[in-house]
Amino acid sequence: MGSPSASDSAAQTGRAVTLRDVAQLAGVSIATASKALNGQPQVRATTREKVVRAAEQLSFSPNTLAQGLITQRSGTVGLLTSDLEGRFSIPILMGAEDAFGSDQTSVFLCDARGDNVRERHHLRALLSRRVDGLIVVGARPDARPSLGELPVPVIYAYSPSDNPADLSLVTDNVGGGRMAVDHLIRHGRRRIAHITGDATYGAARDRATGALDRLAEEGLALAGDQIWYGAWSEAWGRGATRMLLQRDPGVDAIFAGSDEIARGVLDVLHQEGLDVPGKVAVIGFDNWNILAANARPPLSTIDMNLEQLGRLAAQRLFAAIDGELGSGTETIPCRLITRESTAPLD
Amino acid sequence: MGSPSASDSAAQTGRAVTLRDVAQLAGVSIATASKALNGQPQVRATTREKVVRAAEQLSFSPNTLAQGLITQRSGTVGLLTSDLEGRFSIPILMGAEDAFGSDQTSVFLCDARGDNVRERHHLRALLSRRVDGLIVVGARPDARPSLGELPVPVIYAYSPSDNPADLSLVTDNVGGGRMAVDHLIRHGRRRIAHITGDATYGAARDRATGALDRLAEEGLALAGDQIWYGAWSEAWGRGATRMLLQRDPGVDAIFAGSDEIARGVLDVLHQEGLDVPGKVAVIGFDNWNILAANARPPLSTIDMNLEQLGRLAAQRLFAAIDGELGSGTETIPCRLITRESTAPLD
DNA sequence: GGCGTGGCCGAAAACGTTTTCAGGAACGTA
DNA sequence: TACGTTCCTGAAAACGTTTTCGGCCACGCC
Repeated sequence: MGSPSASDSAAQTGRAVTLRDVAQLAGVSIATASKALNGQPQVRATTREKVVRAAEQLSFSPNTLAQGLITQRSGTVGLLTSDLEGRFSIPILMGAEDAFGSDQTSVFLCDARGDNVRERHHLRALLSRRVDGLIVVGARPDARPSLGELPVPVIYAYSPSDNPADLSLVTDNVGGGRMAVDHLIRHGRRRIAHITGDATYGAARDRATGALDRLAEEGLALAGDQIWYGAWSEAWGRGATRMLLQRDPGVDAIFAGSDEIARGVLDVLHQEGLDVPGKVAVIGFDNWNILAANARPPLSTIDMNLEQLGRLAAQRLFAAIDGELGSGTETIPCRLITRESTAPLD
Repeated sequence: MGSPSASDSAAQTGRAVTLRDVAQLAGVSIATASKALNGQPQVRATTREKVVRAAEQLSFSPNTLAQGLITQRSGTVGLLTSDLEGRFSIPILMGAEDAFGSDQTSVFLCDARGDNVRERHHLRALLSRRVDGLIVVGARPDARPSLGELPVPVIYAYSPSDNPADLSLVTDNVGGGRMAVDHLIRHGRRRIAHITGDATYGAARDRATGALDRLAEEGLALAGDQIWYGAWSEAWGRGATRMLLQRDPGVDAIFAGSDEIARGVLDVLHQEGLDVPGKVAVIGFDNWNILAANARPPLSTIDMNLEQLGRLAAQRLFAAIDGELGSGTETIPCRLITRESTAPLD
């Protein structure tokens, strides 16, 4: 073993230990040390052993900045989100973080707070940090402005880009709506109503479209004779349900456009003494656990598989980083979560 | 203006534009270009102008990796969280991101999923990226193992470190409990009960302590003769309320240990036909908007100021990066949010 | 013994910056 | 004219790696 003075000098000065220290301790050149640690073949086994041991002894970890400088690859990606507080960004972000985490990629988190200039600002910073790619996570499933031509690949998640030349990953809201109604029909419900949120949201319209499609296939009319568009809130769920019951007291199932709305629906049904699911079945959307699982009774709902969407975005980005980036919009299917609010009608 | 061939060569090859290109276009040396852009005084005004113009024309942005390599400062910090899904990490994370965002610091997000080896793994990665500092965000307000001696400053947020030599920032749960009960007392309530979550959580015990302290000051006994420890769920809120009403039907206020529990409490009070707040006042904890603001009636609650905690953590980290790192535990006060569930008793 | 051949190793260039330091130009003064 | 001063500029080193390429050595073969 070489002179320990090398290791000591690094440790004593508080200076970070560098490849030079490792090489010195192992008694080889810097070049050889590098090759040994990177598994290059042109280094003798015993030499490699020496170097590895030295590196461990000094608990050496290579300076990624220097590596990135020379390899032209930083091993980082940017996650540009519009609203962190939004409950949709988080699962996507988790999925992405998860997919990267296994690899040697680190994630820069940037929240633009829905502000356009802040977004440009963050974008600039990320580019000057030489990220290898970018995932842009929107706040709602409507198209957002493209970032335009960039030196690195970009994936749009949840909110698609308005430029079809970009690659976007979105949830299948139409399919989700269809899935919810299909589930109700299979459980023997025939008089199905739909209470949902703000009609300016593509999500609301798409889910309604899916629901109506499935009803039409079955030759069923919408209970209550209309789609109840309103707000994404419990209060609207309560209000709409009262109106609905007045117009069509015989309704036997309600598809709510979100779990939040569904909670309001449940509340009024209880007040009116209508048993759920005995008399009326209720299904929500989002699978927002805190609301759905704790409801009385626990709420069946549609899960958008957001975490999977995030993971997929990460994978697509990986593929794009070396290779060509695809384009167009990829749609991720929803998943039915059955709980107690939708038992079969007997 | 110099020959435009420099700019073209960079643009055409797809190579990122570098300081060398800027210097060439401006007709100066790299050194001068650097000084001009960094506002160093020893460069003539007209020269600086030339360089700045060239940089704009090429839309130059300096390679942060190279800068970091030489200045020994990467301009990045790591945010090591234990559970992203946890509703407590997010606001803290937002606050921190916010505080950094203004400056030229970028944030690495790492979620350890509560897994210890994943945490070590992420830590290693962050250090090899030469982050300038670290914020560790816990999942619950009980002490967690210290990361030990590291080459960069570390701030523990929400979960304090078990090593008092580290600097930790936590919420004032005792104060929060006191604040809740104080509010009820000021509104004329005398028979106050406390339903809360898992007693193994320091948060539950601390809030109870604060509540009892304030009651004692007023010479009041706890309604229901006990603290109702249980689970952090709506179901427990419902169950405990039923038992409480049986034991002490005259209760005129309930302090719930979380908004989730409070929702369960409200539910049963409605069932029993007890008016809120006319007959019984209810106050929650967490100010989890989706639950509190949408409750019927909207729920008064205690806000832990988590976003501010995050911002503060970022500021403390900044201070620590150049200068000495403090130690001990700093406590951030809570904030009362009054809504309709706690009107004065008349 | 001369000569390829293959296996290992190290010197040096490169990545894109910042910073130090030497020196040139212009100018005023003796 | 010689000289000190004040400004400004650029050459070069440095940061910590990776990678290319030339060279050394031992070995086997004719």
